Amino acid sequence: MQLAKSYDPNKYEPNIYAMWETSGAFSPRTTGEPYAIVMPPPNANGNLHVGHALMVEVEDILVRYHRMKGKSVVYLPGADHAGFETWVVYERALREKGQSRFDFSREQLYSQVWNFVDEQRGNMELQLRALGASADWSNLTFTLDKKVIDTVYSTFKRMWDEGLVYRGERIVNYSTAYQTSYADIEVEHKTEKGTLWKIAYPVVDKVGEVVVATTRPETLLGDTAVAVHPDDERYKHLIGTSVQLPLTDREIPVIADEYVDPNFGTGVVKITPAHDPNDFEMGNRHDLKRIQVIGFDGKMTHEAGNYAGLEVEDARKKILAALQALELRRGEDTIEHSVGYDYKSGLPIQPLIKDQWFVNVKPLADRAIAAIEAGDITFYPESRKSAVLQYYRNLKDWNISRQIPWGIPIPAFVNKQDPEDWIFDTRVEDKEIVVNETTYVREEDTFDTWFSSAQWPFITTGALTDSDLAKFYPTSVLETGHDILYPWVARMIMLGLYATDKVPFKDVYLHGLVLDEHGQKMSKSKGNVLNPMQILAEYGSDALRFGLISSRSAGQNQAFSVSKVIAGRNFCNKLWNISRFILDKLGEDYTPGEATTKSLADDWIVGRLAETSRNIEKQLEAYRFAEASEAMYHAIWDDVADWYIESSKVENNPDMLAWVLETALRLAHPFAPFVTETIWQTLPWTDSVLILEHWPRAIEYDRIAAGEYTRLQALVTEARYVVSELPGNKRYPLLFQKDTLIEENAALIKQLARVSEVTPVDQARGLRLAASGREAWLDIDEDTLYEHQTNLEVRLAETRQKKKTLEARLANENYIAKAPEHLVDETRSELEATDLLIEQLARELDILR
RNA sequence: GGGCGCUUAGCUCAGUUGGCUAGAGCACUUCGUUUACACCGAAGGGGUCGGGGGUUCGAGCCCCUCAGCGCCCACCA
Repeated sequence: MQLAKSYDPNKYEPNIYAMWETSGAFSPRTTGEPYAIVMPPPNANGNLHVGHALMVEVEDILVRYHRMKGKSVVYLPGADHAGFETWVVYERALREKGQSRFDFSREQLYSQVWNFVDEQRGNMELQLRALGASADWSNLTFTLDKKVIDTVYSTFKRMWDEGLVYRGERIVNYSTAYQTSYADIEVEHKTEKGTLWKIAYPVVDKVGEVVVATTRPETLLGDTAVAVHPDDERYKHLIGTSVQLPLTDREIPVIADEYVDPNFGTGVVKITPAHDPNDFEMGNRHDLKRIQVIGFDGKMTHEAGNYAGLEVEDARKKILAALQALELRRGEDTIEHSVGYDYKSGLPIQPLIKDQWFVNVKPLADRAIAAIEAGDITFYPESRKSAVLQYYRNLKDWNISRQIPWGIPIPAFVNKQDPEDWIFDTRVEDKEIVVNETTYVREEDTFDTWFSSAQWPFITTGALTDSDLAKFYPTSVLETGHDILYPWVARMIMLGLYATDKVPFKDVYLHGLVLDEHGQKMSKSKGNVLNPMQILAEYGSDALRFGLISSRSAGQNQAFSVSKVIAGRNFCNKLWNISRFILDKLGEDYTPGEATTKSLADDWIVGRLAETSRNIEKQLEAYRFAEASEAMYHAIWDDVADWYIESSKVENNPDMLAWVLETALRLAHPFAPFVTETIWQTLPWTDSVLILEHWPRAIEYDRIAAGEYTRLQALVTEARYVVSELPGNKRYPLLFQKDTLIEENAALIKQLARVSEVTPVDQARGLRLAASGREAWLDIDEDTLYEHQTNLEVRLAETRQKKKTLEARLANENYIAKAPEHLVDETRSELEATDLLIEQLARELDILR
């Protein structure tokens, strides 16, 4: 088959992918050690972004490599219903139609969103295919599949029975924009400047006042106490008395609590148990009333009296004005404090009291800590290990209730007569059920998406069932973005250990963010978002893969670089042309014989490729993708193309050429799957598919011969250098004396060094090729030689400088005594070589003078 | 308040337990159409590794310190 002059990825990629898919290559082998990666499921109805592309490329390199190493490999794809994310998009669409979630029942909303997601589904999966993901599509899991829900329910039931989930009234992080609560981790804290207002509360029955300091004066209406430190001499006499709550007719007690910091503000804190987590707890300690003055809609409630119905911000202004009018304001300070924001709407999070389902995380976190400390999981980069341990140690109970319909319903029902009597039941499609003649009403909340995601590895592998995939749990490595270490990875470890008694994965590899070309975070509002599909269309899937993984280390954010993609595109073309050359040489009818080395170049290239293969193995075992791909790139471009192919033009060994081509394709396949498979399919002598082929195997070679070849390379390089420094564009004869290496490889040298001839002489003349240490000269006429004199002088000076450095090092007694022996030896032999070179260069200059 | 990361060539970045002349891609300069490839070949220029100090025979790498940039965690009103 005649290959086109350059590689056109778009022409081949879709067919190649289809061929892999139909060949069954994505299903695990029945033999071999299991190797599994579970793909972090992309949003089912979204498009992939560059971060997904990086994720897939990294995972697919591992998967393809281990598949070629003969393991039984499965790469399990998934699609995420993306509970809250999708809900936000859907609710926006509803609003645009002038509708609201409250116009529909939970069932209606659920099915509407289902249809909404279904319309867009498949897009994301096509994009994963375009990226070359060698995933087992027959085992794709959607996060709302029955098996997911069943497993989540049984985990929840077990946790309920064991007291690890409980229902409780707590202060939760509430998004008034989306009318749902969040987990702690979904709150975005920002440090900002705020005002600390000082407000006087008159003391009842006595003369005087106490001054409280607050950043949220609007919550004053919900105060049910003021608190001071028990040892604070300034206020000791007031403990147990009452103060008049301004703007209301309520009197509230002055209480003492250790929590109060006497040095902050005025040393007096207003206590609003319904709107602050600390106040809530203090309220519990002192049995205080809770008055909710801010509603779930973000407006002041009827408890706020005259201020009812106002937005929080407006209420604040009016209250401050009213206090001013009453002359109760005692100044204000500017302070830096942390404010929690809704990560979706950007509005402040309201701490509000709500009955929710919580996971008691302490026992789960303790097990995770123990497993990680025991080394059951290795983190890449390593620094995330201590970060995640610290996270577990500070973790508080996890609110898993969400007030959105798009998600897995919480399988719980409450006794119609008794709000304390909750039962577990999975009949969530029924609004009411009757058990033992008692009517129970269902919970309307759904699970936090992360509660089910946390169970993903053992759900997708069916680890708790008799699934064929169960042997793949624990999975080999979990690869994902470092931004979801806490919300996802940390929780998978906890629930994995809980449900299966095993860690869910042995390694965690975290990739950094892909930034734009200038190192800025990509965002829609900045308009700097790169679409991976567009890059792929322009340069090819392999080029994108190369661009994404090169010069990238674990956990580090890095700018996306088109120049790296271009390098990848060029590399694919190089590989293509190497193949074109070799296949043309071999001809259509070629059938391979055993590849044996017949020339120095053969021995050398076999050695180089063996070394490269070992190097790539080593790098990939350590998740050093950039180093691995760089080793592959240079072995193929520099060693195979620039040296071996050039050498083969004078020393033809077809079986060796075929072997080198095959080996290059095998080495490159994990990094450039499409182009390598496309070429493999044109090999006339095999019907196999490269994706299922084995990783390169070493063949015999002569190390001494390989070493001789590197000596020839040195001679060739020097000859090229010298000629390039000379004026004009002429070819010179290369002369040599009593040098069998040159004699036996004259044709090769002539080809590589681009000299006009290689001739033995009795009497040397011209310019000595001194650096390579051979008895070789370039036959350059005297006039040209004189022009070259300056070059020689420069080189001589440089070499003398180097000699000085080496001598100084050897003169240092401590160096001789303490440095490893091989280094000292190397320095000595280097000095000898330098001496020789100086002598030779000096002689050359003498001749010219 | 606690923790983490970054600062290396014009740009974007690698650099493993400290070890020979600090690397890559792109960009740049010169030359080149030769049995595949101009998405190419040959040769080359470009870095006091953020500043200062220390440890060491030896530091981009380890320690201290200063400066700048970025991120994460945290209920001080």
